[in-house]
Amino acid sequence: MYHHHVESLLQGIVDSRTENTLHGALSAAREAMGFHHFAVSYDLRTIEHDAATVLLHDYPAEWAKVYVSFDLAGKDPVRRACDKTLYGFEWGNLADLIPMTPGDRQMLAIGREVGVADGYTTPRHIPGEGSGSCSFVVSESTALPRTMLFTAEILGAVALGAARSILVGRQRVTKPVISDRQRECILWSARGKTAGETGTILGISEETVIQHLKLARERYDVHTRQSLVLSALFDGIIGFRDIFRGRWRPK
Amino acid sequence: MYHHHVESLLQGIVDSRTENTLHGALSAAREAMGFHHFAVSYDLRTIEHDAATVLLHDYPAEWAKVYVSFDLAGKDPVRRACDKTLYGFEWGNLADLIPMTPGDRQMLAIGREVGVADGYTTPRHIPGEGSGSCSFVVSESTALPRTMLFTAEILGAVALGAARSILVGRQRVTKPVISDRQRECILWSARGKTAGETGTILGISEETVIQHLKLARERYDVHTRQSLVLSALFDGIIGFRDIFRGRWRPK
DNA sequence: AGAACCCTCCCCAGTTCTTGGTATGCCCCC
DNA sequence: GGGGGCATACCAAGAACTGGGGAGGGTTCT
Repeated sequence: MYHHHVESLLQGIVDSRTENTLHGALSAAREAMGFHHFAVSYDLRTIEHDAATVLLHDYPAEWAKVYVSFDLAGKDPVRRACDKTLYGFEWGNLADLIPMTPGDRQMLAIGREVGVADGYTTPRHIPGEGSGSCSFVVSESTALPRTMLFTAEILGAVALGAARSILVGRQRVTKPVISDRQRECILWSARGKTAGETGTILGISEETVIQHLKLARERYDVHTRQSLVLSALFDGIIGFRDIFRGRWRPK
Repeated sequence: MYHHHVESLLQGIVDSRTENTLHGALSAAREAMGFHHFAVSYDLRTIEHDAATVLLHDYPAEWAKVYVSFDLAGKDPVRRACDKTLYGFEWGNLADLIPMTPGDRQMLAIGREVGVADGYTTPRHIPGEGSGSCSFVVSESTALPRTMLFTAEILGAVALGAARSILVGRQRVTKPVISDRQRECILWSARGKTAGETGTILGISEETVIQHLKLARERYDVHTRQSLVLSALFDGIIGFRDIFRGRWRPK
C-alpha cells in the first residue's frame, strides 16, 4: 500500500458530506486495507436519544441485529474499552484494557461465528461534546492485517471527524468578541474563584473584575456566571485544559 | 522514512516507563521526522490535590519560561483548540477551530521569534479521566514536514499513552456519583436558571433544588456553581447538547 | 480630532448563592 | 431491623453576584 494510495482513501473520507458517501468511502478503505467489515459511530452527548448519533457499518445483517441488543444492554466490551484508551486497540487485547465478563466473551464468540472475528477499533472523545469509535474487522480464519493498523488509526480518526461534521453541521456562527482581560476573568471564574479573589490574582480591583464579567455577560446575552463560562467554553474562548490545571482540581 | 524506522521509534516510546526515557524517545522521534522540538503533556483529573500532570518538552529555555506565564493565564490557543478536534491539527489552521484574540496572536508571534514557529498538535481525551496533547514543532524558516504528519499523529498518540501510564501508575481516579435529580438541577443551572426557577420547572421547592446542588458540590468538592457545572460537563454527566437545547445558542 | 474600543475604578439596590444546620419518608441491602 | 443513600422541605446568616448608574485614561483607526 503506497502513500499516495492512503492519501486518496483519506481524501475520499474527508470529502464525504453525507452518510452515503462516507459509507462508500469507508467501504473502499477497508477493502484496500484488507479488512472485511467496518463500523463507525459518533454520538453527541444528549439526554434524549434523538437523531444525535451517526452509525455506519457493513456488518452481516444477522450480526447487526444481535449486536444492537448487546449494545443497548451496555454489554459491548469494545465500546467499554473505548473509554479506557487514548488510541486504537486490537480486540485480542481487550482483556488488558477492561475486565472481561463471561457475557463479554460470549458476545465475542457469537461475533466470530457470523464473520466478525477480530478487529481494530479506534476511539475518540471531545469533552462536553460526544464520543465515537471506528472499527475495522476481519472474519474468522483471517489474521488482522497488522501492517495496516497505523493506516486504520488514521483513516478511522478522519472518518470520525467526517461523521462528526455530518452530525454537527458546519455552520459557523458569528461569535462575540471577548477581550483578553475579559477572558482571564472568565477563566478564573471557571476555576471557581470569586470576583475578589480574581482581582487579587490579576492585580486589579474586585470592581474591575465585576465590570469585565458584566460586559462579557452582555456580549453573550446571558445573565449568570455559569452560562457565561459555558458559552466561553463552547466557543473555544477557554478550554477544559486551561480550567482543570494541575494542582487545584476538584475531587 | 521507512516503515521499520517508524516501528523502532514507536517501540522506543511504548517501552518508556519513566519521564526520562520517554523524553529521550521523543527527542529521537522528532529528530527523525524533521521537527525541531516536541512537547507532550497529560493532565489527570484526580481526587487528590497533588499535581497530576506530566509535561515533557525540549523547547528553548527562553520559550519555556515565557510559555508558562502564558499558559498559566490560559492564553494558549493551541491548548484550547485541543478541545475542538478529534485528531491533530496544524497551527496554521488554528483560526478554523477557535476564535483568535490579539493575545493569542501575540503569543504565537513571540513563539516564532524564539524558534517555536509552526507545529502539529494531536489531542486526546478520556472522559472522566483526563486530557493531553502532543506537539511537534519547527523553527522559523522551516516548513512543516507534511509527509510526516500521519507519523506524528501516531507517535504523538502513543507518547500520550506512555505519559498516561506513567501518571496513572501513581494516582487514583474516581468519578463522583451524581444522582439523577442532582443532574437535573445541574443541567438547569447550566442553562442559566436560578434555584427558584429550577424548582418551578421541576415541580419541587427552591430549597430542595438548593439542597441537590449543595450535595453535588460536595461530591465534587467545589464551592461554586460554575465549577460544579464544568465538572459535570467534563465528566460527561451533562453535555453541551443538553444545555444548548432549542432556544439559545451562543451568539 | 472625534469615534470606538478597552482597561481601570467606584457606588448602590436587590437578588441569589453558599454553608451550616434539621427533618421526614422512601427505598434497598446486609 | 438498622444503616445508607436519595428526595423532599425548611431556616438563617453572611458572602457573592447582577444590573443600573458614572468616570478617567489609554489605544487605534478614520
